[in-house]
Amino acid sequence: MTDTRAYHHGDLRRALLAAALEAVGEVGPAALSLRDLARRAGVSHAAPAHHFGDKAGLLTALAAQGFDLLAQALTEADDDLLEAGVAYVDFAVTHRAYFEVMFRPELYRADDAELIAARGRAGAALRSGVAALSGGGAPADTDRDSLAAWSIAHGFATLWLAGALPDRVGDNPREAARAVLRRLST
Amino acid sequence: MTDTRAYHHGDLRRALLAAALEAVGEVGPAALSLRDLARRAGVSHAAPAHHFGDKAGLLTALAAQGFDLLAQALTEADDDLLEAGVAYVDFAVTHRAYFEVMFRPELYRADDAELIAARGRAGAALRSGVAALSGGGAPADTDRDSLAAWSIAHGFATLWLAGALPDRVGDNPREAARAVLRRLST
DNA sequence: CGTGAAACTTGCCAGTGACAAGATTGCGCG
DNA sequence: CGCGCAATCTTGTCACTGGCAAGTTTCACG
Repeated sequence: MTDTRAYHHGDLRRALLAAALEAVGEVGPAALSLRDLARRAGVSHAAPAHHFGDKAGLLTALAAQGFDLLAQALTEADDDLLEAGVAYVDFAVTHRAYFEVMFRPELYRADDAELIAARGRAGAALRSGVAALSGGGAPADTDRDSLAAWSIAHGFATLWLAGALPDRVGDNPREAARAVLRRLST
Repeated sequence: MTDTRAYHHGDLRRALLAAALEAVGEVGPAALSLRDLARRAGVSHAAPAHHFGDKAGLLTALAAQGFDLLAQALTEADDDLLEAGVAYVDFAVTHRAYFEVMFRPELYRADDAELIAARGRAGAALRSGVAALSGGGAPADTDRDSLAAWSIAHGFATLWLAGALPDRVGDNPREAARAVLRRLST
């Protein structure tokens, strides 16, 4: 598994990000320990600092990766707004660790160039789905509609992840999300 | 301000919660330091443990307080679903520290009895607003509608707090929320 | 081959949460 | 009135964390 050569790990940056993803899934993004990541990767406790500077740097890289994955997921369901919303919720549940980092900007460098670019790609994918549906409406309407669509999908995803939803919604996030999101497009 | 008598502070529990609220507003719920709270209250570093057990215990108390405040805010706008949604967003922005703790169950004891009761009161206030509006519809519709209303309000609030919304939404959360929430009740 | 930079290590410091044991205080009960 | 006991708070300690500094190993490139 860990093909660790002594010194010059070779792919430490990627290994640390993978370990971080795993650790975030286990203990949440706030309780992440750089020293734990170093142990998982089989390197010394100060090695992560060399690649990411500090904890915020590492989480910045993770968030940027996450936004790119989200953009990709949204693009694939681009033609259908409802399906894009379902894809959004599905992403949050399936890639929970990414999602939890992405929307906790106090944990990373929100002004990082790469992150901003990735976030922009995800936002564009979202907006293009709304624009396709609302057709030739005024831009202001598209703005408001995409905000509403984003809000309801994001809200449902967040509540789902927080375990705040009542039991009766079931255990299938895609299905439950579809029922709720449909309320918007009537 | 801090009317500290030596030993037997008299109101340490309340003082610590107030300090915690302030600290969470400054550094977020995850970076909260019990020792810092103790310093703010003018007591020793181990005093908080006596009242709350550990950090999770303190955040549990804070979350329970928050859910009660939210229930109160929602009840006051009970007759109008749109206004209840606006009140929800307004609560999140105005009582940001509470809100941020309430929906991070990994930081506190989600099985605490007092917390569950408070959360139940908030949920009931939310559902009663939806039921009042949807009139005599089937219960399943009310369920789905309240989920949708909760999702869109919660999503907008969360995105607002995360600073994820584009600049063009302006700086007035109530107004911006109203425009978005209206999309649901057409 | 050899030199300078990149990658990684070791060692350290201040800060944190949790626990244990002791000091102080006030309250109920005789 | 006073005495014992429990609640409250303190002091001391331990393992752990993030970040910094300085040293060591390896690689890339001339």
